[in-house]
Amino acid sequence: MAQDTRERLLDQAEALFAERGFYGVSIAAIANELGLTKQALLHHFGSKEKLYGEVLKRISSRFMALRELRSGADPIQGLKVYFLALLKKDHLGQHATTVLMRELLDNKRRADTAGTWYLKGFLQDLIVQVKTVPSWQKAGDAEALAFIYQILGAINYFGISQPTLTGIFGPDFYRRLESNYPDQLMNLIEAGLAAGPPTGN
Amino acid sequence: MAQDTRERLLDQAEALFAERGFYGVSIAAIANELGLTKQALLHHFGSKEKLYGEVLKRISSRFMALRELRSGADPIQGLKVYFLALLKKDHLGQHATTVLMRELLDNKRRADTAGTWYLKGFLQDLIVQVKTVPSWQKAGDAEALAFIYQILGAINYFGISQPTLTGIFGPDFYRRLESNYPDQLMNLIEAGLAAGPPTGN
DNA sequence: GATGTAACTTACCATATGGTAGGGAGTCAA
DNA sequence: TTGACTCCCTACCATATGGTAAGTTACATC
Repeated sequence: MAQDTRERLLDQAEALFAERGFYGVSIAAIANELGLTKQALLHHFGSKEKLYGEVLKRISSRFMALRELRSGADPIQGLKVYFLALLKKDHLGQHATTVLMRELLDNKRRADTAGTWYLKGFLQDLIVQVKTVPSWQKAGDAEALAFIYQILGAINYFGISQPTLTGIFGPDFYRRLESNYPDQLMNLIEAGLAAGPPTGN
Repeated sequence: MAQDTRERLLDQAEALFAERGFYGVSIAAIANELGLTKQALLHHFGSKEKLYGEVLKRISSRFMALRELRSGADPIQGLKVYFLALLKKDHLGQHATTVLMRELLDNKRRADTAGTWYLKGFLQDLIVQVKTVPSWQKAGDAEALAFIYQILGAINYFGISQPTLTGIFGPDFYRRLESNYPDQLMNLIEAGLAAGPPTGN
């Protein structure tokens, strides 16, 4: 199936871009992983940049789909479930957050050419959501985003550190850390949401 | 001066590695920036990997030097000053945290060859420091590190997002965000340190 | 059976890359 | 003056890279 190959190429590209970054992967490496030549890949995507764009678009839409996790629940509980899903990478795949983090690092240069802000809808949506929490209703967008960014940072920075932390402290210690990280993160979110924006103190 | 050239090469390498990542920069590009050929660079450092290692070593020692910021002050105040310095990149240079974040992303592969854990002393030191805070004295190392990682994440994730956030929300909004981020971060640190480890609740 | 099209392939190419070999200019000590 | 050493250069090389050109195969449609 053509669609199948395309999808498998995107999967493979996503994994390798996460692992090595845009410049660290050749399109030949991606295609070879599936027993294809790089020209098969170029046939489907035209160029490496376009392939990368498709990978980002797919990830972005998965992120947007995560919104449904919050529907119905009260704002605080909704946000907790949502952030927990980000931490656990539910419905996102193992590599999505890593690719996005690399994109944050790289897009300064690529911004002019790529131009699309894949995180835009995601962040705007979160701002709205935080401001539905009673204690945050008077907050400005900047205060809300600062809070969101603290949480996202706590989630994603930890998410990329597994190899390093395991290397430094050993696998046993890392397992302990990993098992108590969600709880401590939930505490952080709860405390931050309860406290409201800084000017409100 | 030889030492001078070496140092300037390291500066330039640090900036370019931060901007484009290890695979995104050629040694020729680094050397050309100073009007030298890549062979001059190879003369001083032997190989690209070794140059990269020296860059990391230099950054690591700058991080360790930051410890002196805390000396004398009480534990909580000391940690606040310390984390604030990380956020503002005092004494670290603009690119240090970015290079380290890229290293977190890349070292899974390079770990076998490079083998050195540049963050080790830094993190161990922070664990000790957090555990000198009264409410954290009974905490395990994993709980302390989880807390530290939340703060480091909040700092460093924000630190790499300036281009993206400016692109999405515009420069004015970003300036507002940047100006209130330190305060909100201090609130986060204070609250977390006051609350103590999760089991202590 | 002819035509078209999607999904690949092999051939090929210009360019960039990290690294080796060897030379030249300057400095410094004996 | 000679020898050794540092610093940096030109020349060169094998390899990898993204991309173009031109088939080939299979399959669907008329």
